[in-house]
Amino acid sequence: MGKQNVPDIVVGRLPIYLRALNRMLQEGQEYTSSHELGERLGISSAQIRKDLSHFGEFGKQGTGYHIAYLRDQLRQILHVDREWPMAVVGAGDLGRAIAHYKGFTPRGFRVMALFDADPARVGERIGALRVLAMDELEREIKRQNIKVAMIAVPAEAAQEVANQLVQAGVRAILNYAPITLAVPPEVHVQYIDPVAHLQHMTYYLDA
Amino acid sequence: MGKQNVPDIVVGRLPIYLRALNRMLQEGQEYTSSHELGERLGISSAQIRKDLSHFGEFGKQGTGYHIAYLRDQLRQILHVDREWPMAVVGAGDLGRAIAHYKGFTPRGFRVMALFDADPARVGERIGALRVLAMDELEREIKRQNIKVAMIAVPAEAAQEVANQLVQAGVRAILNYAPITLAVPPEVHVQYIDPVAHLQHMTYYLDA
DNA sequence: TAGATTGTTAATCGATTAACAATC
DNA sequence: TAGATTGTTAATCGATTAACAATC
Repeated sequence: MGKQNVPDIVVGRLPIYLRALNRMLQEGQEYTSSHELGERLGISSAQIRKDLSHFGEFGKQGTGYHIAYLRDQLRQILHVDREWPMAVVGAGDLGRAIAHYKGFTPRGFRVMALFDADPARVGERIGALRVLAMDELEREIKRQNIKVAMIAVPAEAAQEVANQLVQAGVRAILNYAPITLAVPPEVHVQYIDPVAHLQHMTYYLDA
Repeated sequence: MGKQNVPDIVVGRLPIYLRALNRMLQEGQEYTSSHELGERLGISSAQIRKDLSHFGEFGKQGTGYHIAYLRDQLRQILHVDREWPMAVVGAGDLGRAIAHYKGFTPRGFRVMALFDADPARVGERIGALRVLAMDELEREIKRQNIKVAMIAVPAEAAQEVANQLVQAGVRAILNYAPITLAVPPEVHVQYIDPVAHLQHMTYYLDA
């Protein structure tokens, strides 16, 4: 098996599986099946088995999957069997919420640097971090060898921030600004636009 | 034409198109083409034309699309040619950031109610809103005829909150808690899990 | 053993792309 | 008119599902 040529859409489902497995573990469960997992996630059992088969054989006929084992395998596959230091750009309401969020560390990430363009915010303490100025971004990101960043600035500023992050060596960007970013092909970008999700749903609501 | 049987994946791209068109308008542009739009979004021009063709004919051969016109059409199609009142459950860091966010109203939404289970938070003023208790949820949502809600509570509480929202008549839920919700088929749910996006990207980063 | 469930193959289904006549 | 670009059809591509032998 191995990882070559796994469809991106399959990779995107692995974190969902991982999330569900962790939850099952919390609930004290030891084994699960593709059927049960699928039921829980609204995904067909065939799809789950097919997805996992890209990476190896993790189950046993008759008994299904040992949850803790499969969880560990998925962590390795997704490279979250470690802790990725992250940078956050933008110390407004969203940036603050991100900096305070307790949910990153249990899942492989930790905010290690926080930047803002507003001099009034620079130096401010947010959680365990101090807000740094934008002209410290490249040095600090290189110093900590940060490869993952989140953008939480207004849409107008996002592209320029992305440029600086890429320049500093960041390879994965989670962008909260409602704008599509242009980045070199070796840099990964994912988008979070709550309003886009809302609009997707209102399409189906009665006019 | 018409809206019957449009693939959900197509509907999901319309907000992205709408977002880009608004941006182009802001930049003072009057016309665009499927080619230009696709370039900007990293989508093929054929796909954009095909997507739009599900809903009607909005362009002109030779000149492309009048941006303001197409924007208005997409707004109508997505039902965001109005303002949807929204409820937010959870007044922690994330709920606060949501309540403060200025980006909803220009795109068809407005937070009109904010709830929290913690008595210490009830009554607190956040932006223009006052935090309400959970036992006021159903009455308030019905009173304001709210159909759209966002969940910003810990994973453990999310399913129960979803149940209450559904009970109150909510038809669309944007869930920030990292857990898959079980809801009746007539209720729409979208998920925002930043960590899942991050894990999706670290898969591609060097081990 | 009998029952359950995997991993995988083949069939189906659906989405994307290429190509082009129509036409502004 | 010549050039550009649409909307649509047909071809291609890829993802999902059904089915089942293998086996715990």
